[in-house]
Amino acid sequence: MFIEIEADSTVPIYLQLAQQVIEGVAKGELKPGDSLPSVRAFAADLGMNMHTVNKAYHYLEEKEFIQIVSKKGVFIHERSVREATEKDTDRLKKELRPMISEALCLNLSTDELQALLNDIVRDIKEGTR
Amino acid sequence: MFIEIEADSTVPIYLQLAQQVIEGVAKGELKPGDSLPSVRAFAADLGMNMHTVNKAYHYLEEKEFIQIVSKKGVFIHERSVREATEKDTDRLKKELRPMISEALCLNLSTDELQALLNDIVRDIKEGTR
DNA sequence: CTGTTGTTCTATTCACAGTAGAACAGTTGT
DNA sequence: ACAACTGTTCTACTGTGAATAGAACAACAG
Repeated sequence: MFIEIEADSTVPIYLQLAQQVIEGVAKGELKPGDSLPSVRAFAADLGMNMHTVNKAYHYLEEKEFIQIVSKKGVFIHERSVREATEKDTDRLKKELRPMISEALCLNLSTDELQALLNDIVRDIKEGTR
Repeated sequence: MFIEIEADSTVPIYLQLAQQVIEGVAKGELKPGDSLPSVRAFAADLGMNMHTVNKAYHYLEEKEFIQIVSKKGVFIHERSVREATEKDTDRLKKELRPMISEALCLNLSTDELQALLNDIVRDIKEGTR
């Protein structure tokens, strides 16, 4: 699990961490049942505070990507990869909408948008950064 | 120009406002040269502070969607709809990546992703909310 | 018993969001 | 010339979230 944090990003570092764990799940690098480092170990490894890692973990738990077992450890959720509900897709649509609007202003055709999308999927699965 | 602000959203209201102006450009409702309300009039109309509208305007100006002419007014930028540069697409890719990761965890195929994308484009152009 | 686990508590610093009111310097219409 | 309006700038305040810090607790594993 390779994590890269951009300190100067507008995205909070706890969110960056969570997003990269999700990406690890998406590319199959992290499988259900796998354990994640303890909040203290991960924090020391990444050079950040214990509470920041804890915040990322609870964010991931709320999204059902991991399972936090008190006093034992943190594990990838059994249903980390699951079927999308209508609520899931609605939320995705809402979050994607502003970016798609911008893309349309940039004169991107639906074909070009789909190509862009395929590029991203490839980047994620191949681990390109 | 119909604007809807969600007060309880995690998205700052100045950003919500800016995003909906961009959407207006995307759907062709706002065309280059069109004028936008004054910061005071818009603020009164939306029930928010003048400075908040001003913040949204400057955000849009930085992104080259509008042009602020001091002491005169605010207008849709001549190049509000323009060709995407590589920098533009790279930024888009970076912003889309976390959401695509989540989509992959939800077992969405690339076909389903493209369908989702087409849905959003349709919603924007038809004005569905 | 020792070390590690996640949890909880208080505390502080910093930045951003949002509101508020006032004043300024140009522009526009009458 | 005057009044109304434009975006700009300034100070000021409140509230919230991000991030760090240190300490203590209870449960588990060796």
